[in-house]
This record gives sequence, structure tokens and C-alpha cells, in this order.
Amino acid sequence: MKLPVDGVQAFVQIAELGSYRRAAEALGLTQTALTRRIQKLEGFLGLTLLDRTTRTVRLSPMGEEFLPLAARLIADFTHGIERLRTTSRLAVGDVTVATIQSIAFRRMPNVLRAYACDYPQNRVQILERSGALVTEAVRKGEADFGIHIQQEPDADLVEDRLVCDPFVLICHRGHPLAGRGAVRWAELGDADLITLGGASGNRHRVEAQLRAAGQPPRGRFVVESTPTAFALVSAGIGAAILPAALQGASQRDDLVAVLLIEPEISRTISLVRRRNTSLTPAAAAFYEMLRVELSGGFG
Amino acid sequence: MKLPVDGVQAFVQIAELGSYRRAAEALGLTQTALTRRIQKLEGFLGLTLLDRTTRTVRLSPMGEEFLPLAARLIADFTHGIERLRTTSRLAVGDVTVATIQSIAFRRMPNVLRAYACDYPQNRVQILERSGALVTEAVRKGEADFGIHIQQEPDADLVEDRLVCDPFVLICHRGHPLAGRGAVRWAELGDADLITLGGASGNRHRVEAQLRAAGQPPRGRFVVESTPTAFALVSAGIGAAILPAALQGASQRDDLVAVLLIEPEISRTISLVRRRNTSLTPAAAAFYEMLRVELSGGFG
DNA sequence: GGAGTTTCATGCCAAAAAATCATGAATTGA
DNA sequence: TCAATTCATGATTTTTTGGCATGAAACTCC
Repeated sequence: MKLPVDGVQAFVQIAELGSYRRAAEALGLTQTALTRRIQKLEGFLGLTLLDRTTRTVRLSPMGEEFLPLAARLIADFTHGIERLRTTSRLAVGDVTVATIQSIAFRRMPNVLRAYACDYPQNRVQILERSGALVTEAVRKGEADFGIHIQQEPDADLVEDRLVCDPFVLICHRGHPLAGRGAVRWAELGDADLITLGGASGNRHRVEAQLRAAGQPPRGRFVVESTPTAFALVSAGIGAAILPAALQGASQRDDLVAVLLIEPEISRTISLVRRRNTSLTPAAAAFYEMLRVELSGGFG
Repeated sequence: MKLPVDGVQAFVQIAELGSYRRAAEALGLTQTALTRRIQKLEGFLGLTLLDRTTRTVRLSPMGEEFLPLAARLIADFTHGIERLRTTSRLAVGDVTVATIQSIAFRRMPNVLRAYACDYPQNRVQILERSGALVTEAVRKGEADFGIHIQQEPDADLVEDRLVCDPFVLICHRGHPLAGRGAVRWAELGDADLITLGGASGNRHRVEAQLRAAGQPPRGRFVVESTPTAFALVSAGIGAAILPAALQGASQRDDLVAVLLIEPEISRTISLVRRRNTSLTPAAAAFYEMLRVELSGGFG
């Protein structure tokens, strides 16, 4: 069963304009086409909707009765479809992103500013999650997509690798290592090190690396949050080992970052979203902006 | 701009059945056709509605959002169209007929009974109007159509001549003229005549005819209503000159009708409806039944 | 883990539907 | 009465749609 929408649309237009010719013009068709549409519709319905002579067009009683409904059906449909197209074209809608803190701190603000400029009516909600909780939020659909440290592949998720975020040594301008282009892990023995604590994957990797370099992680400062680490460094307590992405989180210009090498270890920042689920236009636009912006690497 | 109804319909069906194949079956199409429809719809909208692998189909976020609306749009349209078709096929609806009394009395009941049998859910309203008021009711749209005595042609109305309704002499079984097959107007001089009064066209025609036959209408009985006339005749007061159509209005079997001739004058009973306006299916059905039934003539 | 089955997508073609052009018929109005 | 306007119709072209055969991916069942 095929719905005679064209016919109904033609009927409404003709009824409203009182003329085949004008309706045809309004619809961008020929008058002939409308004649055929109406004939087909009336044939399908088995009744007369328009009483027409060669000169005039008027609604039949049934047409009179049907017109309000018909007009509403067409209007509803048109508006519904049109709203969808607008949503698509302008990428209207809300976006929810789950992200690890480092990105939220450092790079997100720029992207958010640009996105707000391009899509002023869209709201963006940022879920700050640590570690595996990003993928969790994405998997559960709480977030449209996420930004996190790449982990082992997940059957339900698909990742877009963006950039490697190497670990760096953040030290005070006056620190002995501050002038170096890079520092070997093995050279860290002399420094008072500050590391991030908590259950984060970062801590484990850093401690593992220190052990491997023959630098047992004893007597170091372990802090809970990035701002604290910066504050300690700034106060000259020691140097901090952090992902480069966090570097800009401090507003301080008395700090210097030095790349840690031999080996250079890094986290891979990835965009992650559900496999087999497309993003909404609004989310897709934001996703794309993030991808482009974050591909620039960390300098 | 062409509304993508097919696509939306396909989308709804697929979403509800969770499968192209099953949806195709339900719609009486091949799976290929649905694939094409969805592709076209998504292209038109500029977004993804269904996330599909070769094996599974699921709603995308936008699809999820659109489905309720889409389903309602399709359902509304389908129901609206379906109701119209039913109205047409079963001629559902109310009918209003304006008619002169004689028809309402004599022939209408049979037709009404038959119509009520064929279209039990339809209500029929009978407007009893005298003379020109029938056409008035039809012209104003108060009645779908009318039954009346044919008059001069009217530009706004179109008539279907049904049957001639000759004037007859209604007399008591024992009346001297009761046995005759026909009676000349000129022979009425001896009889005590009863005629219908009021402003009806009948009265004028009868009196004109009597005058023409050299029978001035003096000292006759003039009554206001048909039943009274019958009662007088039945009581032996005299004979009544009435249209044959009224004959059966009495339930009496002691009365006899004799055709009046030389000349035989008659009223032409017509169905009348607005020109350039089609009848509703319900009215058309009733109109047709009346036409057939009343073409039988008056016996 | 491999074979078979199921499911959606695609290339190509046929069928069907829709639109158009040219023209006709009826009505209006100068 | 003539010109102009308006809707209908027949023939034709264009566009759209559906279908078949086939492919690729993924699930199931030994």
C-alpha cells in the first residue's frame, strides 16, 4: 500500500490557492501534473475532492471535510522533515563528551570556544572522568564520544588515535636540568621527583619506568592533583614527571618542560566512540573539530 | 520539494521490526527496495538514521530521536487516508434531504428502510419543505439534495426528472365517479370538490384548471392538510383533487383514485442538487436509491 | 575453527510512475 | 464575437523505483 502523499499535497495546495495553475506554480510543477495527481488521488479514495469546471475549482463536500486534516498532515510531515534537515545541516543539538582531565584542562577550551562560535545554540557537556571511566561513559551512552588514553582494543568501541603525549619533566626555570633539550630517565637519580598519585595508569607507568632505570621510587613526593604538583615545582621543591598534555594546565611561566628519553614513553590520546553507532550531527561536528585541533600534537 | 514518505515509512517499519528483511516482507517489497529507500532518505536528510552492519540494524541517536515522530506521522497519514477510503467505499456519513411532503409521506419510508438496511450507521435527516423552500434548502447547502416539483431551470441547480405525478380525483368507494377509469375536468361540475388550500402551487394549478373547464371554484371545501382532505372524502362529504403521489398517504381502503384528464395535468417530481457540487458518498448512495425507486411511477 | 546460513549492500537492468508538451474544450470578459 | 484563461487529455519522454543476481560480513552450529 502506497501512501498518496503527492496527491494530498497537491490537493491542499490547490484548495488553498483555489487554482490548479497557481498551485502548480507554487509547487514548481506543471498544471498537468496536478491534474494527474488529483485524478489519481480521487481514484484511490473513490470520491471527489474537488469540483472543477474548465474555469473554476471548488471543494466538494468531502473535500471540505478533508481539507483541514489534509493540511495538517502535510504541514506536520513537512515540518518534521524540515526540522531534521536543519538539525543535520546546522548540526543542531546537544553534545556530551567524556574526557580525561588533561585534555579538559589544556586543549578543550580552545576547541570549545571555536565550537561555540560555529554552533552558538548547541550546548556541550563535559564529563571529566579518569582512566577507564571515559570508555565506560561512552559505552553506556552517557557520552556521545570520549577522549582518553588508548587502551587495549574493545569490541564495542572504535578509536581514533590522535597524538602521542610523551612524559616530560616539569621543573623550575632555575632547575639544573631546565636548560636541557631532553633528559634520560637514568639521569633522574639526583632530582627530587614529584609524581601524581592515585589509581591513575600514569603513576604505574612512571614508577615502572623509574624502577627500570634503576631509580627506585622511594622518598619522592606523591601528590593527588596536577595543580599541587605545579605548585610544588614552582616552590622549588623538586621536578614533576607528567604527561606533556598537562603542561599548559598551569598558568605559570616559571616552569619548563623537558622531554624524558631513553626510552621516550608516552600515552596515546584517542578519540573513542561506540562502534556501529553514528554520531549525531552536532557531536560529529565537535568530534571533527577535536580531531583536527588535537592532531597538532603537544608543543 | 518532494516529501520522502516512502523512506520514512520504510524507516518506521524497519525500526519496529528491527530488520530490513522482515520490514520488506511486511511492506510487500524486497529488501533491496528498502535499502534504496533508506539510502535516499538519509541522503535527503543528511544524517544517519539506522546504524547497520551486514548483520544487524540499530537506530542511530538521530534515528532514536526521530522514530516516535516518524511513526506518528505515518500512522496519522495512514489512518486519515484509510478513513476517507472507508467513507467512500461504505458511503459512511450523514445525509440531509429536503423534500416536499407528498414524497415524504408516500415513497420515502420504503427507501429509508432499504437505505437503513444497506448503510446502518448513516443518519438521514428529512427536511420537509413546501414548494420553493426545497430548492432554497438545497441552494443554501442545508440539504445534500432535494425532492420537489420541477420548476423553471435554475443556473445553480441541476435536476433529475423522475416521474410525472398526475392529479387525480380521490373519492369514496361509493362515489358515482369511483368506477370510472378517468374523469374529464369538465365533468366535475356535479361533484362536491375538496381542494388543498394554503399557498401551495398545487392550489393555483387546480383552480386554474377548474376555471378553464368552466367550473368556477366556488362553494368548494378547501382544507389545509392532506389528512383532513382524506377524512372528508372518507366521510362522504365530497371528492378531493390531489396529486396521485399523495394517494397512499391515507391508510384507508375505502378511497379510490380516478385520473383526471382532458387535459391530464401533472407535476414532475425531480431530484435536485447543486450544480458543480458533487454529493458525498453517503448522499450519492441515497440519491441513487431514490432515483431508482421513484422512477417506478405512481400506481 | 570452518562450512553453511543469514543479512544488508551494490551493479545492472527492467518496469512503472510521473512529468511534460502540444492540444482541446469550456467559460469568461472586453 | 474574439481573445484569453483555465482545466483535461493523448502521446511521449524523463525520472524514479523495484528486482535479480551477486557480494561481503557476521553469526551459528557442529
